[in-house]
Amino acid sequence: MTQFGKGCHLHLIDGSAFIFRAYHALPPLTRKSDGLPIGAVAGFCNMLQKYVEDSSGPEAPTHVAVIFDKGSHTFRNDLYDLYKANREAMPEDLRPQIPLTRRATEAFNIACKELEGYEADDIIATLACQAREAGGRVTIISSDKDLMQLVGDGVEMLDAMKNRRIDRDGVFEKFGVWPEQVVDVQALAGDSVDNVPGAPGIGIKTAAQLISEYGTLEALLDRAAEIKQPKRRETLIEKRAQIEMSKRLVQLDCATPLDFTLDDLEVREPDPQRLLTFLAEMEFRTLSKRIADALGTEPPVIAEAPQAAEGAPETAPDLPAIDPEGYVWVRDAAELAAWIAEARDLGWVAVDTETTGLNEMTCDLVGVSLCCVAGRACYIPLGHKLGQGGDLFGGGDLAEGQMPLQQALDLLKPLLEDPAVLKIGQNMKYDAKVLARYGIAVAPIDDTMLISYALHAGMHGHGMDALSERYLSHTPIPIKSLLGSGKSQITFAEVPIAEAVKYAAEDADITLRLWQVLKPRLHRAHVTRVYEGLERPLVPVLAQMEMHGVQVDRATLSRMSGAFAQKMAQLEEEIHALAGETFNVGSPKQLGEILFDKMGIEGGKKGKTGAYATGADVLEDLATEHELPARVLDWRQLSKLKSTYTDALQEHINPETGRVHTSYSIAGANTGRLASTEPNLQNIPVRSEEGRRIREAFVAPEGKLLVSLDYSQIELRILAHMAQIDALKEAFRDGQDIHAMTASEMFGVPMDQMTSEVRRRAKAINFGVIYGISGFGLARNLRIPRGEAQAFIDRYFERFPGIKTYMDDTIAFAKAHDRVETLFGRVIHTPEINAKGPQSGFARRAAINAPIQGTAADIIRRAMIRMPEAIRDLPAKMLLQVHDELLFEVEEDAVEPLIAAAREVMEAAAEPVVKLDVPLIVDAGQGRSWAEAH
DNA sequence: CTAGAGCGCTCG
DNA sequence: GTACGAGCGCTCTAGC
Repeated sequence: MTQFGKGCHLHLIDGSAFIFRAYHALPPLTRKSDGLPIGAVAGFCNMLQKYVEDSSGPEAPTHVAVIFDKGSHTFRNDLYDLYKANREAMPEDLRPQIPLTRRATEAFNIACKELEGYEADDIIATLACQAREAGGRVTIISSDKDLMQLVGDGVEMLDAMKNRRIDRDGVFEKFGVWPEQVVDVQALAGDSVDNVPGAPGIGIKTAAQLISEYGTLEALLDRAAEIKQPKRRETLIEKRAQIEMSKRLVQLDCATPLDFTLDDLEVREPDPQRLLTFLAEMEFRTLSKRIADALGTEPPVIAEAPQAAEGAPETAPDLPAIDPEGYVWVRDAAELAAWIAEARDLGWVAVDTETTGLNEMTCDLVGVSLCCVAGRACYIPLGHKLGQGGDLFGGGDLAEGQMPLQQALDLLKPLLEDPAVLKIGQNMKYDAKVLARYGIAVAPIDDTMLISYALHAGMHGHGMDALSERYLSHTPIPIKSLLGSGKSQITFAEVPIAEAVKYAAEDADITLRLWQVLKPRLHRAHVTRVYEGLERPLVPVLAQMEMHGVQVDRATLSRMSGAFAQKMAQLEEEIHALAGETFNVGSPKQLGEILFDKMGIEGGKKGKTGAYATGADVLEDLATEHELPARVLDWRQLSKLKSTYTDALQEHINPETGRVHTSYSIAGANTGRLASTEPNLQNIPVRSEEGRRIREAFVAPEGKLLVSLDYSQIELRILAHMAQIDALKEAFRDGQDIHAMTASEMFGVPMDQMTSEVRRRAKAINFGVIYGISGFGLARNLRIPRGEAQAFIDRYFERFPGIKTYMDDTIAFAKAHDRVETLFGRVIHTPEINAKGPQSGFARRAAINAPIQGTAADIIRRAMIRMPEAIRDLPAKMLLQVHDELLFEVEEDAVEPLIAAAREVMEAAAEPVVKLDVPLIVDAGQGRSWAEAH
C-alpha cells in the first residue's frame, strides 16, 4: 500500500448527483420479476461503468471514493431551520433505490463513504483539503457549483456528462470570480433550491461584480455605505446578518470528523464474481453482458422471470420463516437507537403500535414494534403494567424491561417524521392518529391495507390476517390468545411483555413482508396512480377530520330519547291490545306469528329461515286493511331513532373533547366509497321529518356555523358522461330538471304539463339504471306489475340507446377481465361475474353500478385531498363526508369565502385527469345545526 | 355466557 | 330469486 502523497491522484465522485442524474435520465424501469423500481440504479451502474472505463490510462486515479449524503438534518439546519425547506420530497419510486446505489458502489469495489449529519459536499471538501495538503492531485466528479469553491492548488472538477474539466480559469469563466471568492458570491446571491436567503435583489451577476470590485464579502459589507445605488446599499446594511449566515450555509466544512483516511480509498480491482452477482440480482441483462466482456468473463445467466398471473396466490420468495421466538425485546435507548439507525440506513421501516383499545381517540399507547428486514423485528414496550404477583418479567423489575415512554418517543419522533424514511404500516391511519396524540406526525407512509385495496378491491378482504394467510401462507398469532374475550378480556397493557414481543413484532414483520410482496404489484396492475393519488393521500386528511370530530349536543338527544320512549310505550300498549296478548314488538319472529298465525291475515310469506317476512314493505301493504301493522310501523320508526341515534350516539360523545369522532374506513367499500363507523355518521336520518330532527343535535360551537356542500345528481351526471347520452348531457348542461326531462322524453308529456306521479316513475327508472335495472326490481320499487315495469325499461332503452350499450359493454368487459374500472383507473374486481346461478345476477348489477358509484367516490376523494390546501387560510375545518356531501365547521364571518373555495375545489375535482362532458354542480347550505345546513 | 347469523332500518 | 353501496341495533340460536 502506498501512503497518499505526492504523485497520488484522488477521484471524489458526488454520489447523490449521480443518482439524481441517473433517475431523471432514464424512464421508470422496473425489475421484471417483482416490479421493484430500478431505473436509477441502472443509470447509476451505467455511469459508474463508464467512469471506470474512462479513468484508465495515464490520468488514472490512485485513490477513489463515491460520497453520499446521509441524514436529512445537518449543522446547516441548526444555523437556519429553513435550510433546504423548499426542496421537493424524494420521488416515491426513487427512495427504495438509494440503498441499492450504495450496494452497487460496493459491488464495483469502490469505496463508498457517508457521514450522518453531513452533506456529501462537506466530506468531499474535507478529503480534497487533506489530499491537497498531502501534495496529491484531486478531481471532483460533479457539476455542482457549490463544489467550485474547492478548485485550485491541484484540485479540479470534472463534469462527467460533458467530459469537461474545470480549473481555476474555468471557475472564473463561470462565475467571474476566483474559486476562493465563490462562497462570497453565493452568500450574496443566495440559492432558491437550497433556500439560502442571500441578499434580496442581488443575483449571481451583481454579486460577482461586487465581490470582484471589493475583493471579499467582509470588505464589501464593511464598506457598504460607499455603494451608490440606494436600494442595494440599504439591503447590504440591513441584511448583513442574513448575508453572513448565508455564507456559513454555503461554506463547505473542511474538517468533518471522518473515521477513515485517504489511504483507505486506494483504487481496488473489481471482483468480477461479486459485481456480476449484483447485476444479475438487479436483472440488468445488457449491462451484465457489457461488463462481463470488459472483465473478460462470461455474463451471468438471468432467468426470464415469468410474469406471475395477477391475483394468483404468490408467496414471498426466499424469505426466512416467520419465527416469533426470534424477535427482539428492546429495553433501553441504546438498543432502540440501533434499530432507528438501521431504518435510516435502509430508508424504510415497518411500524406497528399496540394500544389499550381499538378507539384511537381514547386508547393509550402500550408499545411500538419495528421491522426493517424480513425476519428481524423488535418490540419496544412502553406502557405495560405489572400483573398480579409482579411476575411479568420472570421476576424482573418493570423499569429494567421497559424504557421510559418519553425517552422512546424522543428517539422515535425524528425517525417517524423523517421525510427520507418511509414508514410502512397496516392501516396506518390508526397508528398515525395514536401517535399524533403523543406529538408525532408520522410521514411519509405506505399502507399495506391500502395497497391491497388498490390492487384487489372486490376480490378479498384487506385485513392483516387475511393478507398474511394469502400472501405469506402464515397464520398470525391471534390477538385473542393474548387478551382473551368476553368480560374477562384484558388490555394489551396487561399482557406479559415476553408474549407481547412475539405478537407485536410479528405484526411488523408481516407488514414488511406484505409490503415487499404487494408494493411491486401496483405497477404491474397499473394502479400506482390510484394508490398514490386516491388512497394514500387520504390518510392524513381523514385522520385530521376524525380527530377534529363534530359537536353533538347531548341534551338535545337526551330530550328526544325521553319523548320517543313515552310514545313507544303508548304504542306498545295499543299493539298488545290489538294483538290480544303481550309480546316483544321488536321481535320480527313473534310479530309474524301474531299477524299470520294468530290473527290469520292472508299472504304471509316465509323466508329461508322459516320465519315470516315482516319488513316495512310487507307491513305497509297490510296497513291499508289492519290497524296493528300500522302501529308497528310507527313503533319501529321510533325504536330505530331511539336506539341507533338518540341513545347510541350519546355513548360516542368523547368526554375529553365533547365531540363525536367517527372513523372512516378507506378500504371498506368495494367501489371506492368510504364507510363511516363507530359511529356511522353517514346514515343520520334525513328523509323523514321526525328523523331529520336528529340533525338538530349536530351543531357548531358558539361563533361558528356548519356549512354543507353536496354534489347535485353526481351519479346521473357520470352516467350521462360514461354512457354518452346526448339528451342527458344537454339537460345537465342546461340545468334542467333531469327526472322531469326523462319523463317527458319517455312518456311524451310536455315539461309544463308534468305531473309528480309521472316524474316519480322516471326518477325511479333513472336510479334503477344506476343500480343495474331489472324489471322485477323496478316493479317492486314502484309497486306496479312486472310487465308494466319491463315496458318502461324497454321504452327507456329505446329513447336512450346509449344506456343499453353502456350496460352491455360493461358486462362484456367484466366477463372478459373479471373486473371493471372507474374513469380514474380504480379497479373493482367482479369474481362472480362468470358464475352460474343467481349470484351472477348480483355480480352483473354490481358491475354496472361500480364504475358509476366508484367514479363519484373518486371525485369526492380528489376534492377532499385538495381541500386542506384550498382552505388553509380560512378559519374552517372539514368535518364529515357523506358520499356526495362535505360538512364544514366555519367561523361565522368566513362562511362565504369557505363556500367559494370549497365549491371551486369540488366542482373542478375531476380535472385535469378526466374532462367530463357535463358540469359538476355543488349546492351549499349553512346554519347552526346540520338540520339547517343540509 | 358468548359469538354470529338474520332481520330490519338508516343513509347516498 | 333480484334493484347498487354501506353500518348497526336487536333478537334468537348454536355451541362452549
